[in-house]
This record gives sequence, C-alpha cells and structure tokens, in this order.
Amino acid sequence: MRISEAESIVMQCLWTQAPRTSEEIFAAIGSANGWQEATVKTLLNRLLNKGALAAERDGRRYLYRPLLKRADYVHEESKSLLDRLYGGQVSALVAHFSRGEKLSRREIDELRALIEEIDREP
Amino acid sequence: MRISEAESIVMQCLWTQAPRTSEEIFAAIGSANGWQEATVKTLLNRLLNKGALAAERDGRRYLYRPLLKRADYVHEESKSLLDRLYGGQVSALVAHFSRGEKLSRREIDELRALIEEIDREP
DNA sequence: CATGACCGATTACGCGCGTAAACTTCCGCT
DNA sequence: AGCGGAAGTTTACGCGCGTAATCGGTCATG
Repeated sequence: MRISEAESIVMQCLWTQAPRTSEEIFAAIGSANGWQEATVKTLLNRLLNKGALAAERDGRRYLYRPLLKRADYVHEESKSLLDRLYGGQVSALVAHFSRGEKLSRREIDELRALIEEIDREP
Repeated sequence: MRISEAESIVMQCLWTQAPRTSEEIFAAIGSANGWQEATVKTLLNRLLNKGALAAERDGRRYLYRPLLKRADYVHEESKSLLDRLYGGQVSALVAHFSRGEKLSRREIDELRALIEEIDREP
C-alpha cells in the first residue's frame, strides 16, 4: 500500500531510530511539522494498518518500529520518478542536473569517484 | 499550484506535441490509461484553472498548449524527491542505484561520459 | 473502590483527485 | 427555423489525505 507524504515523515523518524513511543515520535517531529499529538497518533495508526509498522506493547504504551525497509521505500519512490520523468535512466537525471550548473564541485567529485569505483568492479 | 499524477500525463502529451485539441489528446493517451473522453476533458479544465495550460479558440474547438515548461516541472519534482530522500545530493541517488547493481553497462558508460564532459568545462 | 490521567482507537471533516455523467451551447444541415 | 450532434462546462461521487477532537479502556492513587 502507498505511503503518503505525512506518513513518510513518521517513517523517516523511525528509520533514524527505533523503536520509539508515540510520545517520542511526537517530540521528534511534531513541532517541526506543526502537528498535534493526535495527528501523529493518526499517522501511526494508518501506517500500522498499511503494514508499514509493527507495534509491540510495553506496559501501557506501544513501541513502534518500521517493517518497511527504508532502502525499499527509497527505491520505489526513486524508480517511480525515474520512470515517469527520465525514461528510467539514472543518467538522464544526472544530465538534467548537469545542465544549468545545478551540481556543485563536491557533487561532481563524488560522482566521478562513484563511477570509477563501479567501473573498477564489474 | 500542484500538478497531480493524472494531470501530468496530459502535460506529458502536450509537451511532446502542441497545440492539440482535446480529441487529439484523448486519441493519444485515452486508451493507454483506460480513460473516457470526459475524463480527459476534466483534466484539461483543471490544468487550465491551475494555469498550466493555455487554450486558444479554433472554430468550435480549443487548441491547448502548455504554459508550464517541462524542464521546470521535471526540475521541481526531481528536486523535491532529492531533498526528501537524498539530502538534496544527486550523487546520493546515483550511489543508491549503484549499490545492488541497478545500473546497466550502458548507463555507467553514459554517466562516465557525462562526468568527463562536465569536468572538462568548469 | 472510585476517579482522574494517560494512551490508543474511533470518528470527523473539508479538500483534492480519479473518474465520469449530465448539461449547455453553438453550428451546420434539412 | 428547428434539430441533431460536437465540444466545452458543470455537477457528481467515493476515496484517501491532512488534521484533529472525542471516546473508551486501563492503571495508579487517594
């Protein structure tokens, strides 16, 4: 099932550290997003229903942890965008950003290092 | 204003060729998406209201053309994804796809050529 | 044991989206 | 001039999302 924008913020929070209680999650991301505690709880429940999270009882609370892997989510999202806008080609995206000088010196260096590394081990 | 998924398909159609009538657009993308003509008309109207299209009268019909530039749309979408998932770093996206051998030989070659080219003209 | 606090579960509500039918207008034809 | 059809305009409707308040159950405490 699809993870929505707001839900993905909760996932990001749990990917950086888990397990956590809803209170901890609210403390971590609530004010930054202008959310009430109730909003965070709603998002947690929707993620539970979508099977993206697991909740383990801990006394009167739950500890939430991600079931969906961050790498899988990132991959799905990225692949979807690449397919829709770049014919599925990573190089086409890089080409887009290289036109219009959107790449910093540092980025270019990292890209070159990456390519060399990949190239060396086929 | 935000362009939705379905709307963006109509935009893609007009970016490849414009201007076109709603009938032509329907012929081009209707059946591929399982849409009725009415659906295409709804999407065209929503895009008009969002200011993403212009419509010029041509007898009893309209000719639609994009106002929103494809490059701008692609850039917005891409930047949003990069910021959300890769800390804004194009190289981080490439790194993701290079792990797990998601890159074909051809892609790697293109990337190397791109980097060299960028590198040569700083 | 009764009561309040705390926490999860349920319910709410407006909005945009996907999807499309119904309505309206205008033009050409008979 | 009246009518049928073509094209655009308006209305519809269910669903998920963002956002949250309210309900309900349980545990601690007086």
